Amino acid sequence: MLLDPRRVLILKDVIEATSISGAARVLGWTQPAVTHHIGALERSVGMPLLLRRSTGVTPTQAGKALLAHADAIASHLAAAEAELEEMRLCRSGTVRVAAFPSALATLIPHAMTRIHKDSGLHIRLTEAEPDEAMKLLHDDDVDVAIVFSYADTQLTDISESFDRLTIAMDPVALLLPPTHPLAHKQDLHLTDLADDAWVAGCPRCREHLVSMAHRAGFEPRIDHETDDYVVVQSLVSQGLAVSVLPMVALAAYRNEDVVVRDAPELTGRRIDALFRPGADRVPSIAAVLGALTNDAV
Amino acid sequence: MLLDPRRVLILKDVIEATSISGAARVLGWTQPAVTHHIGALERSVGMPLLLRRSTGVTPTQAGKALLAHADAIASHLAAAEAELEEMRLCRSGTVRVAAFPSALATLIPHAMTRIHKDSGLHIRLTEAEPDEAMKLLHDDDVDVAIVFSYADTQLTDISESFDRLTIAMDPVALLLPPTHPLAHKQDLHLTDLADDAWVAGCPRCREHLVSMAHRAGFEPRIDHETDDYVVVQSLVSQGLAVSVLPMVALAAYRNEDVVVRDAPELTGRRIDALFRPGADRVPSIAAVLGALTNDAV
DNA sequence: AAGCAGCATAAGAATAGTTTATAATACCAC
DNA sequence: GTGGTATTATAAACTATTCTTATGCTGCTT
Repeated sequence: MLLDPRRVLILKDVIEATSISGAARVLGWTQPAVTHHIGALERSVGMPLLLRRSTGVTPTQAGKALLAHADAIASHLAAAEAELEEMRLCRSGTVRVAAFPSALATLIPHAMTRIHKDSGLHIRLTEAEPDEAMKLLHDDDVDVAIVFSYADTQLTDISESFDRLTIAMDPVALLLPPTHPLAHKQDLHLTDLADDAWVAGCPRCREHLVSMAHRAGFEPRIDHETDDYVVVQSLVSQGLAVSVLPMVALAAYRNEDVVVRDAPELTGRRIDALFRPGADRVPSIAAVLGALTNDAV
Repeated sequence: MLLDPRRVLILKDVIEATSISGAARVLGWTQPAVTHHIGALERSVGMPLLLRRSTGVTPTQAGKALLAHADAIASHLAAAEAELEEMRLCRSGTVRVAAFPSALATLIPHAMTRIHKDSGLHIRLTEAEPDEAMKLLHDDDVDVAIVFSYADTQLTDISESFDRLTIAMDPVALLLPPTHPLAHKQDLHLTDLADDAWVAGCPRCREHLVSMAHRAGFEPRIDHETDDYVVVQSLVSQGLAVSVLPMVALAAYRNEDVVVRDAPELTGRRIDALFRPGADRVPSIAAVLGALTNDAV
């Protein structure tokens, strides 16, 4: 026996209408169409589900038993439809986002207030550096990974398997101690700091620093290493080193005892939202991506 | 939005197989067929339910939500199939039977032991005289009505709207007190009792008695009236009257102080099982009808 | 007794569904 | 990297299903 669920639902309509032709009217069909479906259903179960009178039909015991299940199925379908409609309109749903710390402190809060204003979406945040964020994305632990990348430093191969939406370009600035002799020099260049001690960030940021220095023509002496942008500024403010930090990190936290300068040799980083291919067609994820891109810092 | 339940179930197969082509293999279809169904389902809900990778698919949040309902629907369908199969094989199910008292005491118990031997059917009995039994049948309070009828006394019109299966012919016998002068007369005729006092049964039985007497050429003097066949025999045994009773009533209870005689003018009654048209195609009802007809007293 | 409302059936038309064939893409092993 | 094998998507043709139209029959109702 193999029940066709559509016919089970038609049976429900028929029993509720107490007649085949009544159900046909409800369904906007002709009577023979419904008769045919009921007949096929009865053939598949091997016994009558309805007793026919010229005044209409009454269900047999089997018909009543099937009706009970039909009711349950109908309400599951209705519930599913309602639930999906809520999701489609972003009145419910959860989007899981992984982001690196300074983005979490700046981009994300702005986007979230926007999202909460015009949707009922629930956002789950996870702090993760780009590599880890991509792993989370790959493992379906997260729907959106906010990552950064430097033009001269490729992201891991894995990033190629995702779709990408660029959220912002994040310029990088020089950090000098206020006591540094060149702190306020006009027309500052990177080479002016070729002999200074440097503090570098995460491996990728360190690589970027080295790469910029090479292009400027020197090998930076990296004495300290930390990916904590508060620590970086603290070290610089104490006069222990110079450094570079992206503006987003500076927007997240700014130590007033640090001098922030620009230099022509500095290249910035790009902040991307990564997502599984096609995920941007999911309304909730699209809403998050939209809120992120309209929200330049 | 209008979810096609079959496609919802296909989605379930796809998610469980973790790929569209895997589901196609399970279903014995080709991959484009399944792709088409999923596409139609997604179009109907207005958002992706699956994210496609070249290694297979993963459900979106909407897909997971729909999957949960699909599971529920699938198990309802499976439960319905199992339940109906039990009913088809008469391993479960209830048949409601109405019958007049003497049938309840004789025909029915025999049929029930037979039914219980080779099925799991549950029988619900209701005692009812023919007219009442037909009303119960009409109101769908009962599935089978066991009624009797005399050739000279039609049943109510309502009986025409039912299907009929004759269970047995039930001859009628004369009852005389042992002390009656004609109790052991050879070649007894109805007219021999034209001057006796009679006790009649139910209205229909009284009518039948009168009708038989008329045909024999006299008007019976009916002094007593009761449809209780124990009471009838008691009155007769005390010598207060003569009477007639069907053999089935005598099989149900036999007062040994009553003489049972035949007479050529006596006509019997027919015992029928009535049921709503088509109901004999319901396995459980067919089983009951079968047990009743194979079970002549 | 006629008219109305119900169900069943047959045959044709319209729609859905399925397959075959093909392409594009990603992953894996050599 | 390069071929082999997995995946999904799409188009086109074919098949099957499903719905309608047309008809007949039955029973109820006026």
